[in-house]
Amino acid sequence: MPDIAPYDVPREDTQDDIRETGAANGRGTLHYIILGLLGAHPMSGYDIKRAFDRSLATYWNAGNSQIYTTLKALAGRKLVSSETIQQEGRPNRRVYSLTPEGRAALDAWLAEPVPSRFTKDEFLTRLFFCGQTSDATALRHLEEHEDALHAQLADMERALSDYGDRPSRRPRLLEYQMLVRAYKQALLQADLEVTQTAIADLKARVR
Amino acid sequence: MPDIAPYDVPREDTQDDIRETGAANGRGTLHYIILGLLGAHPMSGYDIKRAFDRSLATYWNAGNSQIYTTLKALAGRKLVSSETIQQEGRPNRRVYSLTPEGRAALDAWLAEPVPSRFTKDEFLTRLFFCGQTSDATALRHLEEHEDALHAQLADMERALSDYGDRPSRRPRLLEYQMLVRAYKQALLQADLEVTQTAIADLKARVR
DNA sequence: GTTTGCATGTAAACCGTTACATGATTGG
DNA sequence: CCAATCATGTAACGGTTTACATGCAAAC
Repeated sequence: MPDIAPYDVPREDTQDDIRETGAANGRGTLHYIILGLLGAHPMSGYDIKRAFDRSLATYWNAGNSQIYTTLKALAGRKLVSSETIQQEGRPNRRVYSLTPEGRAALDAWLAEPVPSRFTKDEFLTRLFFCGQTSDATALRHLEEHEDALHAQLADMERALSDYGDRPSRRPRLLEYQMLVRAYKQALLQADLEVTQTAIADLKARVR
Repeated sequence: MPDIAPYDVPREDTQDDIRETGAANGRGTLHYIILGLLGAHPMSGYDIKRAFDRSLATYWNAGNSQIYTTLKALAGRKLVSSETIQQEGRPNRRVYSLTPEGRAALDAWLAEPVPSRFTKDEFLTRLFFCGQTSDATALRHLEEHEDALHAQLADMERALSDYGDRPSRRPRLLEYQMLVRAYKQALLQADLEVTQTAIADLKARVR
């Protein structure tokens, strides 16, 4: 059996009984993403949502409901602190900052290896079963996928010029964001090529 | 804002008030995967788990707990029926088959477009924040990713020869499974190349 | 005067994951 | 004798997603 998905399987005892104190025990990616965002500078829940939509949405996203509850949970664990900022003519902001403990938790997360769980792919899953429908339907799925990829690539292009190289203190932060963006763009491009090949093959086979 | 993740956003009223009778209303991919597997031939929960581990695990997976409860739910909705098969010297099997309603639900699912939700990518998410740690740490993440990709590619190679071209009635079923496999393999290959480029770039930059 | 932007949340449903539970048979 | 294979489940927890709720100000 492939070593990808250790579901249900009674895990053969791993030799890390070292068990961290409670911060870096495994799940809770969103917690760390928020710590990571606050690691750049203090932010409100609203700012965090904007950060998701502007720059993170391609890799991960979260709704307001999740963001606000997670911020409270983090505050409860003293990983972040907050202060209310009075405003005039618009709602007050509750601005969160990393505490030293929060910074430590973030550092630990950044250092630890990425857990390799399999990735869900709805498109390939659908295609997997297309032997039970017509080739025309399968072709439609492929073409819709192609369209979606074009749209995503266009979106990336736009985001790159919008947001591209503004000057910035802490340039390392930007650098890695750009690296990830370039990485994702290359993956989308490759996906597009594979899709187009598959479309051509299917068309040839059908004819 | 990108049109990827319609979280929380009060959805601008879509013009499909046609609302299916209850079968194809949106979520529940696992339900349809199971219908899809049963569409090939009747199977027990155990068989389904094996099908996941053998051929689907790269795109989707599920634990026994989820499989058995989902089978019951599908039976409750009359999309599948079951009969118990007595066996000697080993536990009895409860074998499920698609009902006509189940087939219809499956057909509807196969025809409908794949909902485009964003995909979570734990690796890129981690990398996104690596500006807050050392280049050495980022490099380690990239190299671990490279290793994981090598392992997955090797796994695919193995599965291809194991399972490669056995003869089969219903060859279309196999054909699409092979298409998906080839597709995934090409994506992994592309990912590998992008990773290796990124590693080389980082090393050059650091030196 | 309607939409967008700012700003913060609660409740409930749904899905995924881990852990637990049982028990016979076959092969090394 | 131990591990793996066959076979079916339950319970609990945690994370994700949808829907609901409110309200002021500025811009079109």
